[in-house]
Amino acid sequence: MSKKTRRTRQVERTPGRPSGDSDIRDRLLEIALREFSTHGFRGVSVTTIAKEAGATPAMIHYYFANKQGLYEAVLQHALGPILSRLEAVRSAPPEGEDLLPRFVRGYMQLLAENPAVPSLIVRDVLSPGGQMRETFLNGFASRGGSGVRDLVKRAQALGRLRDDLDPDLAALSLLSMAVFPFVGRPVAGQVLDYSLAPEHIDVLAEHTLNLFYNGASAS
Amino acid sequence: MSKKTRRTRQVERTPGRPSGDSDIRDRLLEIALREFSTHGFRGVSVTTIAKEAGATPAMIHYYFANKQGLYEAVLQHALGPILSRLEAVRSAPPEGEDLLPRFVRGYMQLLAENPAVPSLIVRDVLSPGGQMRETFLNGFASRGGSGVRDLVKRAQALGRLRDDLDPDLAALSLLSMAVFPFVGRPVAGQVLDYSLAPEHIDVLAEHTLNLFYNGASAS
DNA sequence: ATATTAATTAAATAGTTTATTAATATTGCC
DNA sequence: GGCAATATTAATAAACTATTTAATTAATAT
Repeated sequence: MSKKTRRTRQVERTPGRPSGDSDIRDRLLEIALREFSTHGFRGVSVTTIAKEAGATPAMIHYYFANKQGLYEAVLQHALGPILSRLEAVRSAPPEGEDLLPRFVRGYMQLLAENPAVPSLIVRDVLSPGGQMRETFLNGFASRGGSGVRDLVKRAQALGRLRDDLDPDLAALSLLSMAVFPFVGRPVAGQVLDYSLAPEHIDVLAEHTLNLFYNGASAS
Repeated sequence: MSKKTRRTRQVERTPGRPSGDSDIRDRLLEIALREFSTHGFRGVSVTTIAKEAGATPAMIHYYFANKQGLYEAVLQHALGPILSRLEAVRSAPPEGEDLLPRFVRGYMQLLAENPAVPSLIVRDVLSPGGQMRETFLNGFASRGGSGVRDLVKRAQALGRLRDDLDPDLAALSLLSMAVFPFVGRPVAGQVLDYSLAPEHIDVLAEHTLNLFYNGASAS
């Protein structure tokens, strides 16, 4: 009933520099990632983010100049490591090997370890007017998406995959199975029982590869 | 450079009841579906919707009382027919038949014919605070999602599907392949070549079923 | 010690946007 | 001709929101 009901961190700090080291900057980044990923850029106010992080809006301008600056910092903070690790997965030893399994495992592992990122991507890439749409498409999707199609073609050339499959459609299906469990979790997780915890993600990855290669038919 | 640059319909109507029949109500519903599905409820203003539909904000209150009323009307208008048709698909003759193919074909056909619906769902179900989250989960996902799992179990009992597959995971994979091409189109469609036009959707549906049942392995 | 720099809050500002309502005008119908 | 239906224009007003300024305290360097 009192006024201070919705407060998450009720530190009641007074003005002035606090003693000891501060982790407000990091907390702001974490909270902002969470909020932006669920409500989108326009859907969250700096006031909300600050309050949630146990700080004041002025801190956001102190550390990031403005809201846009905060957003860009969040992107870099969240996507940077992922992109470089993804690149490492792709530039693997290419000796006549079907690279799809390696790709799927690495990809799903990455998504599992960074649960807010899929939502952030959905928010900002799937909706027109999303900030990082081009950035994303250039630096990520082109490597992830057409990358998968190239890997499919290659596996076909190696005689590992059926030749009658359309590479685009096969890549689409594989990508769907790898990505949708994450972005669709709020709805799918409600009616289907599966875990996306990083320590269990190999179960899903192996299932996916098994299904993709062998199919579900009996006999 | 002039003020009236972004106008879509430049009818320049004058006040007063226009001659002939009016389709403004329908146009408002269509535009609102499009806008809500791409920007979410909070992301669109009634002014925008009205302008886009060639009308004024006051008309929205005339027909729907307020913004929330418009939203609910949109939901009913867009989802109602889908839900009933989906129910019809599910209550099909159950004579010892594997119903999965029928389900997948009907499901993808429905999504293809109503392109705004997947986005609307993504917007309002995937993000916390989405209006129709519970409504949707109760009336739709429970039938669609766990429905698929039940169909998988049944197909296993009939000896059509491998017994070693986890029904939840198999259902998840199938659902992923059926849904993701639609919701992920803005990103996937950029790098992979596939059509979601209703008249081509059977290509994708047959591919999906083929892959699901037979797998992608050569030999 | 003292001055300067860093980190923080409180409070004000100012700007935009937004949903909604009131008043008014034109057409259709009995 | 008059009431009901369908529009527009314009006003309201309320809520928010991003950002800035000033004040306050702690840390650090001199």
